[in-house]
Amino acid sequence: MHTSGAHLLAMHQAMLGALGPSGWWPADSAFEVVVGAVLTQNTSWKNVEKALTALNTAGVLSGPALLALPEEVLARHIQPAGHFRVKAKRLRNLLVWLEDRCGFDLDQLALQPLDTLRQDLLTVKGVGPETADSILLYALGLPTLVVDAYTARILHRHGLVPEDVRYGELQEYCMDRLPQDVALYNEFHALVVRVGNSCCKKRTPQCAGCPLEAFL
DNA sequence: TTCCAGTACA
DNA sequence: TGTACGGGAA
Repeated sequence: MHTSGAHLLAMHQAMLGALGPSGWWPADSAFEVVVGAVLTQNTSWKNVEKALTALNTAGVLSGPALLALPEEVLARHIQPAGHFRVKAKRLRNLLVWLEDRCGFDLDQLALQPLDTLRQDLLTVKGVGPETADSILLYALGLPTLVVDAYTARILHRHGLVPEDVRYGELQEYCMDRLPQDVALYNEFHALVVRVGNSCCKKRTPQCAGCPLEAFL
């Protein structure tokens, strides 16, 4: 029986009621979501915004333009996002994949079955499960849930999962207990990140006034 | 000065 | 299983 099923959905509703809709992903286009998904690896969104702005200002925020850049020039543009040399490689890997699979036509990509598309995405060096799911959900609108360090920390502190839970197990835990709904998956992860940043901080949790305080 | 957040590879 | 990759903000 799933008492914790109602629990996780109730947590979602509590976060939504307290914080309001998030309007994620914060990007102007699906392509920008893809770029942002790589840039935000292990990095706060604040720094990613600086990098995206730099790419926009340089007029290279498109697949062909980014692929035409020498890797070191690309790296310099995305420098504010950190890990910029490795991310320049990862971004190029993903751009090559996108060009090959769909010629940068993301709508066409979204026509493929979710499972095979996800497996295919994971073959790209630099695209792990979180980046893949971010692209699938936020750029392509496909029904997969993004989980991350915030999700693990919040659910662990509420006694729902082990501290060192693996990505796949955490994702399965959540998806088993939430309605299969793209809009809900979209909002759930956005709310988790907001709560993780503002209340459920790693070192100094601010439980007083947290939307999830009643669930402790 | 310390803290934070994914992925690949040894 | 541990380490490299790097920045911006507390």
